[in-house]
Amino acid sequence: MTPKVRVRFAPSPTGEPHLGNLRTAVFNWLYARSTGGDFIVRIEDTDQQRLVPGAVNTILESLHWLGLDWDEGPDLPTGQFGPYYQSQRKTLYTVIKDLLITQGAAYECYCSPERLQEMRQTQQQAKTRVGYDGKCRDLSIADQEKSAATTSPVVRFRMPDEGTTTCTDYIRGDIVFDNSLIDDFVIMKSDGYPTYHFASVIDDHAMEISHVMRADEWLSSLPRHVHLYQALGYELPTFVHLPIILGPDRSKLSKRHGATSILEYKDAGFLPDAILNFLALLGWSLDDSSELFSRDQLIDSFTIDRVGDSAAVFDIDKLSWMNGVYIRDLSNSQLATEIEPFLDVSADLALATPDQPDLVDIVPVIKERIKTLREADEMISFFGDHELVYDPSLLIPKGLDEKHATTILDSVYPILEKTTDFTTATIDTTLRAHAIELELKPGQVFSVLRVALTGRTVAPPLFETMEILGQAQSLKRIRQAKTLMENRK
RNA sequence: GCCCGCAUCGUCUAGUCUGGCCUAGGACGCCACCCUUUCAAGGUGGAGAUCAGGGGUUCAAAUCCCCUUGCGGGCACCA
Repeated sequence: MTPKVRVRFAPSPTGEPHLGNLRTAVFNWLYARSTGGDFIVRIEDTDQQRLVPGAVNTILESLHWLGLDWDEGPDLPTGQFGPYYQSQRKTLYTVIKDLLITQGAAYECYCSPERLQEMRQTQQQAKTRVGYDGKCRDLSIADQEKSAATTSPVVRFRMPDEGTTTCTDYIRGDIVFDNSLIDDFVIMKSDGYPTYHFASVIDDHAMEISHVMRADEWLSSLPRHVHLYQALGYELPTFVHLPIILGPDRSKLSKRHGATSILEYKDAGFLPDAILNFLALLGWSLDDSSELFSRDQLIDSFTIDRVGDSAAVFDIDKLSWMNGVYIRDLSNSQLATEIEPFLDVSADLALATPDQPDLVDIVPVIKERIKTLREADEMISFFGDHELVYDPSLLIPKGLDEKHATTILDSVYPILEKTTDFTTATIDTTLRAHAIELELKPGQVFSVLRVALTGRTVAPPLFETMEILGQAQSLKRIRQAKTLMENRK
């Protein structure tokens, strides 16, 4: 019987998780959900210096927003595998560290940071291997006691000096590392906290993680981990090193590339389902043509076998397109609900008076015109019951003059006033007929009215807009347009 | 500098493991046309990749092997 799939997302609370971090979470989550396994969130807070207050909440909030749920994690009842903060598991690490020291697999090192720095510098200049030189490897008990009186040591893992280590990665296959090139790395810092290498190996084993899926940048420390597993007598999990996500300049995604925190994308008006879909496609594909996947389809079709092996550049244009697809896929009421938090310029719309248009009625005319929720606000601001501010010269379309514009506004007014059935279809036929009477192209008449009704030359369809605005408001705006024309100059 | 990884249209990718169906497919973006009251959306078509370069192996290579180059990552008492 194959052991249950248990995967984990193990961020360190040092800031807001970015797209790359979340993509790792997505793959882990997808794998857990598609195999009926467990998805675990573990907080790697062993670096006391870099802790950022509130980061854990931001991480959890990001996961939650993306719709990734976890079976075990810092905010859930601990159970047999907890706690899920590494800072709360210090005793475990300490006990195991002592064990390794007793076995001779690890040793205390009293070298000062200054000495280490110097050592590295010298090595760099001499162009030799850079790494710990093993000074404290075989200190006598007497020497240790002497040093212990003045400094608290770190603990280093004793790496073999020769031979090779063959590591197996699910995606890349076997990779051979030369042991002599890997130094005795620190597993316990002088403040009593473990390093990543040590804590993650212990926890992955203790939490019965079956697949360690993490970013590519960990690949080079894999041999250290393998040796740790061996020294500890642990069975190796399956390692899956995921290709990383690059910025447009092909360097590792970072703040320099603008928005990186997933929550910034939320604020920019992206839908979580769109982001999830997009993130899944960064490094994974099903076949040569599928790219729109619902959450369930993603879960159904995800396999590690189809994860790619090269880094991917994050393309905001494609994300925007995909977000547009998801927006158009929403029902009117769903879209209205999604848009509402983004309305501020046209706050007067939200506080609509009874005869003001309802957001749900407006939504269909902007649905296929927005790529993000945030764009909606600007696009619908003219629906509010306020006087439109615009340059009256916009009322004069290309090829026509001021007289035409005035004629159009003057003649259309009584016609619309008389219209009893103020709906899109009726307005359409009425105005078309009127254009013929005026011996003008319908488009010319419409563009004058478009500006009068919306204050802009680019807007949602005219007749729908008029119907939503209502007869009274539409007439009022034509009157305002006439006034503006008169006061021109 | 050393080590590891990666390498198909500008970008995401299919195809690589199991050579021939690939005169390399799809998508985003771009261009044109159609639809059309503007803008979108939609439809149709197009430009865009000598499969990083060079050597092999083979009847046949994007696919297998070697080298080179480029890019990325690592070489912390950071994760």
